[in-house]
Amino acid sequence: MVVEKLDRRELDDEEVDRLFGALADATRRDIVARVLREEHSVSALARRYEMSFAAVQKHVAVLERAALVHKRRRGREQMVSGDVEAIRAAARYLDAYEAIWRGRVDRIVDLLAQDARPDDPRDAQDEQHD
Amino acid sequence: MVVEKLDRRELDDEEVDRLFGALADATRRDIVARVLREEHSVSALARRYEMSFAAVQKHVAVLERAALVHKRRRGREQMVSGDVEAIRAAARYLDAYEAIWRGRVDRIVDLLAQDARPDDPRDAQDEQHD
DNA sequence: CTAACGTACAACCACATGGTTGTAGAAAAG
DNA sequence: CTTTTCTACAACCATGTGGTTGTACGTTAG
Repeated sequence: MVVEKLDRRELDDEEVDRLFGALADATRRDIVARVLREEHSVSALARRYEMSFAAVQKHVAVLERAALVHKRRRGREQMVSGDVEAIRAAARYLDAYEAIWRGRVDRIVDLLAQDARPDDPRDAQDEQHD
Repeated sequence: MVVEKLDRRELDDEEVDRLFGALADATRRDIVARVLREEHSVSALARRYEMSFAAVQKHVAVLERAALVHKRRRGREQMVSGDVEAIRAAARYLDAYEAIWRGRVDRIVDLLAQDARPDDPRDAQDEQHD
């Protein structure tokens, strides 16, 4: 089992703003989908959209500030790859809302503060009474 | 198991823009959390934030356009309640990215088009041009 | 009825966003 | 070396966003 480094610090408001804000654009979502598959240089990405290189560069910068992607130098290129951890952080946020909806109000803080991965011995006991 | 009405039409780009865009603001996320618990009038919500009634009203309108909340008249009040389906639609989107990351590229369309439940015959509608 | 409340909406402002073009530098190719 | 490629960034523009105040209108309370 691959136990990746799970830092699990939860995000503050501004980070969540940047995260969801970055996802609120179709071009950026498409870029995320691409670089989650494999890394691409910024110019390779730019070639695939009908906008200027600078515009794509800005989109990548927005994604980078949201921690959805990161860049790595390779010679004169800047290779962009997706970071699934940010995706998961957003997903945990949505899970927390789902939990609120289900009435599990008293568990919200836990859900936000801890992870929901299956190998966590913490979520074995699940109580959803009201 | 409660089998709710599962319409499961997937969202187009603009709807996803509005959805994530609406979530990219701390006040709006707080409103969502509140009205997922129980419905509140707009003025009751407005009383809880240090901004004008009109500002809160606008936030609610943004959430409404994103289908994250809906309003219902009760006398002279407008009762706002949260809609968990929009939350789930966003969560499915993130799940799709997670799936891409895991290399399950060929499963993306299914994940986007159907729910976690296996009994929906609906399909099609993808979001990215490759 | 009048007064108070809850809502809707328009006008306005400051600032962020998404796009453009242009300039400049660093690394690879010739 | 020179040229080309890839990147970075500044300046600019149009539009959107998040806030304000003010006005108007329907509904409930006295």
